[in-house]
Amino acid sequence: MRRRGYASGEARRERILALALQEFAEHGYRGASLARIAERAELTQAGLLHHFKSKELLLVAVLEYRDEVDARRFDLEKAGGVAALRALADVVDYNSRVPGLVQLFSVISGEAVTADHPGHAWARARYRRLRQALADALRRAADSGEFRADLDAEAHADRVIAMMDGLQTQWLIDPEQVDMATLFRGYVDDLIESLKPA
Amino acid sequence: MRRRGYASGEARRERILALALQEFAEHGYRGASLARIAERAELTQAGLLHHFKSKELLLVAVLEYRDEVDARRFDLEKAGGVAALRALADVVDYNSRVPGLVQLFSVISGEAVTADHPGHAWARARYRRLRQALADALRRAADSGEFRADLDAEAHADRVIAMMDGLQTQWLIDPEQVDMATLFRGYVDDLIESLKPA
DNA sequence: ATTATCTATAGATCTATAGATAATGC
DNA sequence: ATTATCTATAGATCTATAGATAATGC
Repeated sequence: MRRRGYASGEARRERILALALQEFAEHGYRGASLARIAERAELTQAGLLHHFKSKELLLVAVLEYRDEVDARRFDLEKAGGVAALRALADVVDYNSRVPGLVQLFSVISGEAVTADHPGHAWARARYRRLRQALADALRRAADSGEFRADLDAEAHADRVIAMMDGLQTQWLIDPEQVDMATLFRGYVDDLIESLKPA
Repeated sequence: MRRRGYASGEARRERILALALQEFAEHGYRGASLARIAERAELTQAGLLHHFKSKELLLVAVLEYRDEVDARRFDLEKAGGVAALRALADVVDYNSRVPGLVQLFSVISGEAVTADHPGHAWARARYRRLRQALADALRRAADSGEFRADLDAEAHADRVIAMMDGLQTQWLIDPEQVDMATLFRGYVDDLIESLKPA
């Protein structure tokens, strides 16, 4: 918790985060340029570094900022099994209308498989959090009798997330050919069927 | 088709491709450095550019080289539906023992979602080829009665590939937590069950 | 003659820091 | 006093090219 700074500075930082997000989404972390981000935000590159001490810290700030927004918009905590899976399908529907956002996560996750990438730790933590939240929802559904009691919650959680990510990549690379939202909903519907108690 | 050059040159080019593959896998295209690749191959950076005219052409050469090797090792052309899907699960098993190779494809595919990336066209073509080959195999299986006649071959092909890619990303980022091979085989086994004729 | 390799270098980045000046708000 | 912003610049890259020298193989 550091001191907040002046109001104008706070507004500027918010603006920088939104524009940096665009730059990182379009070029990845390594392809992004602080000079270009500064230009978008209409200040000098040194001015930009006054607000964020390094490129690495700026990326982390962008990722945390997005996670925060997403967390507000979406919550698996209390949802039942069917509701949680359907909610994910809704997220994918929504994502298919905001390619820029999807691209940020795809390109950063892709780059972050390399160990030296500053998003590596973030990506690992984010996937663990997602897997856990979804597995918990599925396990609750198994306990309540909504889903069969013997389901492998972790395995299904891993796969659902993998399906989301994999379809996103194909869709971003070839949007004409890949109907991400429909394909994912089809997967989720089949999964729900197969998880219902016998 | 250009002239081949001397034998020593041809050997050197082969060696450069293998070492460039490592560098691209470890740092991505944008994070890779021609100087470092040259160092690995024990020649100067100018010497490297004698064999490959630009960084972009080197990446493309690496990708084509890998596709060629993979194509030889793996062929869906004649396989039945169950056999094709099981063969994919075998590929994932194999991949779990060669993280470097998997990482090349993951990081390049991730970077290639951005339009200005030199791997963009390659990735699109590769996904189209994979989807087509797998969809064809599934359709043949439907025609032969091995699988139900009303299956959606394209949709299942897209999803199977998405599942492979998505699990790869999670596995590379967190190998301790994600058992890619087992998770994928579980998916494939369930899919085979669900596709059998009623 | 062609190919392989090197040295040297142009020219374009890029990130980060130092230090000055101006505005803000307690 | 703190914060915001700028100019200037250090220092480290990076890719690609020019041009020289040596080795190869028809």
